[in-house]
Amino acid sequence: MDERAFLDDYDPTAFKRPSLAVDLVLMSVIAGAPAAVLRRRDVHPFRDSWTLPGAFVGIDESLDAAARRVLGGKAHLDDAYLEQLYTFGVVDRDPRTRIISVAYFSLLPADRFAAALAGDPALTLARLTLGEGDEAATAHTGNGAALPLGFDHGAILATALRRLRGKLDYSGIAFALLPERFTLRALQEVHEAILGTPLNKPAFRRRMLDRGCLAATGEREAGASFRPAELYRHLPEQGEV
Amino acid sequence: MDERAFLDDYDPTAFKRPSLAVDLVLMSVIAGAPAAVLRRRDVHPFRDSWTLPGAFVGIDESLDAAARRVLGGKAHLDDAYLEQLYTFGVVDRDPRTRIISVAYFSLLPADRFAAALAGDPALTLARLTLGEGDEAATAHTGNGAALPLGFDHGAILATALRRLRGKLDYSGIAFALLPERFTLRALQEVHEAILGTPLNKPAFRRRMLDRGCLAATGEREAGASFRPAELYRHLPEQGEV
DNA sequence: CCAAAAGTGTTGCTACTACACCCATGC
DNA sequence: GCATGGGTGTAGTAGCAACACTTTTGG
Repeated sequence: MDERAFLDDYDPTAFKRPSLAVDLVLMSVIAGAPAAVLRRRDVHPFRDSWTLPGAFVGIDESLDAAARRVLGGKAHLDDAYLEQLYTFGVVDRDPRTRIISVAYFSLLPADRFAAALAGDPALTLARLTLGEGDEAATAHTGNGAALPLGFDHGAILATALRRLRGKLDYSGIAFALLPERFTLRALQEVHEAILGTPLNKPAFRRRMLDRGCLAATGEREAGASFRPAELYRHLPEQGEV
Repeated sequence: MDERAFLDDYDPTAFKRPSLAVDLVLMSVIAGAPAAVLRRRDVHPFRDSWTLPGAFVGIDESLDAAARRVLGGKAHLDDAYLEQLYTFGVVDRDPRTRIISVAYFSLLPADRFAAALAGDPALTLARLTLGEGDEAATAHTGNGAALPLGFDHGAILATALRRLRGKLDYSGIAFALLPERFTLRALQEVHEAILGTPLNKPAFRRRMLDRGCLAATGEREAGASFRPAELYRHLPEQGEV
């Protein structure tokens, strides 16, 4: 009865089905700390708490497409890095009804969605913190005020932060948080913000350059008060996604 | 309209909802190769193809509980390693109706479910192969005959194999494929089967012992024709899951 | 004693870190 | 020229891979 064969005898209308949603963790790095886009709820439950942008999955829409739709709703962010994160399916995670949520996470440089945020006062880019063994992340405004999180979205944010940290040094994921041309210092600041620790400058430079995934452009940083740094590009190269 | 706020205005009965299932990749290592439990379908579609064990998610059942239920249906395997793998949600992945599947993957020593397999002729433990850039894994019997895979289960198996390989050397996942006490040679054979490459014996020994996650038991392997090897136990230790 | 496998010593390589230093630019 | 940050040289260290070697057991 429990097996896949069971699916064939199953009448799809016979039993109650859970609802299926996608939630989007749209992350960035701002002021040396990881951050994510949150929306302030104006209705119960969790009224005045902050939650991830999300949507129900259409009957003729793939999960990836639903996540892109949520992302696209924010602005013209079609080229953003996007990957599936985890599926949250505890029974009482939503007090209204049974909703399973497939969480996606997306990365963009902070300036790419500044306009979208400014256009909607219910949206904010919240700083995130996550302790070593913590179940859930916490969110704060730029001046340190705590932002209460609704549903299990603190746990979703924790999963996203851990994934980001875990993939940081083998996956080129950091480049999704930078403009097309960037200095090595900017790249190092992104790494430091995500890991939460300072890194040794020369060691970091060498490690990155020896990897072979960077190309010098010959151009220089503009507007520097002192010696301008060289701008690099990211080379996707061998078998990367 | 696309946002989380939308969820509140949403009438759960107004639109068609996808069905939600879990599929289980129950993996093991047998005869030096990775393997997974498959079931032969006796109905259309994909009649006589092989698919992963699965079940629909109950309305009052968490995803993890549904996966445990599928696992438990096989035998008394309640203590098996189990983790969520990925959620597959392409629109036409099932030709009958829209079904989203949350895939789980589980690990057990092969001898632990020999009895369960023998009790059901539609179940088999299939050898798996997966090329470097392949979209899908392929399944074979012990004597090399190909087993056709139904639905997108080849892609699910590919994801499971890659996850297994990726987590192998930092996560103690290999110990879930061994009995409680095991020799270093047995551990090495598990690693070699998963990676598909031979490993240097002394290097492997040292690497494992230096990690500090093994404890010598003082006991010796029984029934060896030559010098019996020492039996080790796995120490879960610092912050492992 | 011999075959076979367990287990160890030694070497060298590679990746990475740390520290010190030199270089280039704007004021 | 001098402050500031960009960029480089030179070790030293940890982890790991390869090879040769010794040890232990059953027959």
